[in-house]
Amino acid sequence: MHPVDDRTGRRIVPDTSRRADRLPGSRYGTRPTMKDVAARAGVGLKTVSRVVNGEPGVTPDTERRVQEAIDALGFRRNDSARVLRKGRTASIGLVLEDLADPFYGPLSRAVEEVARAHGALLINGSSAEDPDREQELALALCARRVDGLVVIPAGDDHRYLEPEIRAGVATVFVDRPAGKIDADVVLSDSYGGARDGVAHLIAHGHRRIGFIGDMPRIHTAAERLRGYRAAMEDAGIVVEGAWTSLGVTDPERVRRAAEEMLSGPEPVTAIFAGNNRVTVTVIRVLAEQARPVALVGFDDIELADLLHPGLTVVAQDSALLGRTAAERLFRQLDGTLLAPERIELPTRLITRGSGELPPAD
Amino acid sequence: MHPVDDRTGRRIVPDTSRRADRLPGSRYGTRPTMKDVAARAGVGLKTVSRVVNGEPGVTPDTERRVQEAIDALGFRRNDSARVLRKGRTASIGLVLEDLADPFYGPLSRAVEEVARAHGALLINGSSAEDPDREQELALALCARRVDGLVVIPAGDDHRYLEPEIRAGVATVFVDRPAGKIDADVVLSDSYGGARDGVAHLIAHGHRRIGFIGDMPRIHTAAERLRGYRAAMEDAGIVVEGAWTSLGVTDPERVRRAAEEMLSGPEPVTAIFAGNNRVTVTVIRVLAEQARPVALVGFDDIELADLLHPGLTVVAQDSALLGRTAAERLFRQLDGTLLAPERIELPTRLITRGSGELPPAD
DNA sequence: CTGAAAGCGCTTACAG
DNA sequence: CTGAAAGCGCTTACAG
Repeated sequence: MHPVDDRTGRRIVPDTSRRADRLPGSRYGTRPTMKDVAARAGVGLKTVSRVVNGEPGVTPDTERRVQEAIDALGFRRNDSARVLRKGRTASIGLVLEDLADPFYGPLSRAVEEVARAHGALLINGSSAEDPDREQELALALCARRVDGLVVIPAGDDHRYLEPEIRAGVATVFVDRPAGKIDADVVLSDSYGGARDGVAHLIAHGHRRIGFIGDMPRIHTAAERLRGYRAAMEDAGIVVEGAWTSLGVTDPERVRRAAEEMLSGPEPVTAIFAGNNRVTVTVIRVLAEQARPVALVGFDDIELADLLHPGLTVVAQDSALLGRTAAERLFRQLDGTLLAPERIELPTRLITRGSGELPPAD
Repeated sequence: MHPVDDRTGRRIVPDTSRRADRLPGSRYGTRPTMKDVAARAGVGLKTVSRVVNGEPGVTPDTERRVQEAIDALGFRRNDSARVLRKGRTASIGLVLEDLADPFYGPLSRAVEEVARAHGALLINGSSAEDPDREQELALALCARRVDGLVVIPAGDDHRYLEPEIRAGVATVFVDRPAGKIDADVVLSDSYGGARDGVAHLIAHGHRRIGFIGDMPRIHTAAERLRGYRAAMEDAGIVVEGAWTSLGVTDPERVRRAAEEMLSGPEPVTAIFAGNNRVTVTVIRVLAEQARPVALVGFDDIELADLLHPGLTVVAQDSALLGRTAAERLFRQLDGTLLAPERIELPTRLITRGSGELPPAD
């Protein structure tokens, strides 16, 4: 048995071999370059370049000699240098809120697949919902000369990107619109989705319906609140102040908001949850309630069908959002796009039980 | 109201402004360089470099003139060129299986945070569990001259990375060990976790226990099966062939495997699910069964506590895996590490009900 | 305090 | 079919 670190519980298995054969010093200094390959093969630099890039005009014999030198030296073309000369980096950037959020995983993967189909790599970073960090990340990606940028905005002012866009960086915003600049944007229909979801609750007899959403400065949160208000107004219901709560989506805040709505002489009989994080906490709160409370959540959630009752949601397709945005980005890079557009993807109401509960009173 | 595309349901809102002010042609040709800034400010190239990089030895007046030129031209340093000269790219690569898998989201985010703390960007890509694609991706990242590579192996032969590692690319493997090369690896204790989970089922009276896992060539799947067998053997139970099933983790295959184990004259009374994807499908199958069947799953799952019964799991900390690996990577880059190590992180059994159900017979 | 020259590792445009 | 020269946009090493 190997020793276990008391503090971390890790088991450490030291390896007997050494790392001594790893070359020290500069990362590059130790790597063979085309020049080295050329010298060893006894040919010119350009001939090596031809072989490496599979260009025509090299005799089989020369090619063989070059290839042998490549293999012997363990040469791998430095794409960084290539990129500097060629102009395009064949990489795109994705700035999102948090890679650990299940909403962004499929989105990021979809962007990656489109990039891959176009031979590009994806660099991504999380803004953590911090506008300064979003800007810092986006500009760092521009400094690396990504060909394009997919941005899920944390901030509401993207004028800092204007010089980059003018310089040719393709840019598409997803999930939320760009602020104060004119750019392509791909959104889900937050307003319509929320309106449908709340109308569904109203159709099942509810009138005192609560809304818990993200911070009001976030576009989707504002739009979903607007959808909620529209549905209520359509039904002739006057929304009371105590029924709506917007703010950060950490469990403590959401729990407090939900518990407040559910207390007092006239508690809400249903809740509309503004996104997946809100929904998860509200489910926990409702599980503790004596009487059943109806719930519709924005965003679908894994295992939603296995809850009791099943969770009714307004689903958006995050992978489709990502794919649509990335395809649009590459069309910008192809030069086939002219005017910035706003593309809105429809949402889908999925009924599973929680949204069809009647009012408890 | 705007027109709606019949096929996709998208609402298209054409923008009235034009993209005509976007400069055409090469990505780089249009961007100002230090040379342009120097010309405009009437100084030498090196002075611009000093100002851009905040180096000392520039009079306030000169600095102001340079800064004005920078702002006027919208100059942003080309880090691609900088990197070529400096040697380090300040970027690391992460090759994982699927960014859309909830297990890898937190892992990737954790790697990103460590990279950020070291001033590095993260390029990541999904291998889709395809060894060829893993290799292609890893080598593409090396060609971009990432300083280091965190790899979640899809294949079992990583000798293709030997020249890169020799050339100085820091490399850490996570979740599964490297194949046929000697390298740092950070793992969860799959064997111990599975053994604990199965022992837990045995302690609750089960003897006919099924195991459904991923493809046997995947290290974690093999280790968890080994843990299952060890627990069974410890209890003196002879495992029947029909009780174990390894293969792809798509819902169809897992469903068939589960249903087979649960049919016949002597069905299993409990199932150990080899990972989160297996668990999700098994939960669905069990929900359809007439009699209760106990379940313990490897990997925790969101909302596991809200299922009926709550889901008992062997949890691993995917964020910690990522953080540990990334920290090790940067220690390699600091030059403070000598011998490759294998670090094993402990798992944790979380009991919530499903694993404590008694045998139905 | 300031800047001209050389070079990072490739590709481009050209000549032989 | 092959290769020498120039250049991508920076930094390094050096001189003034």
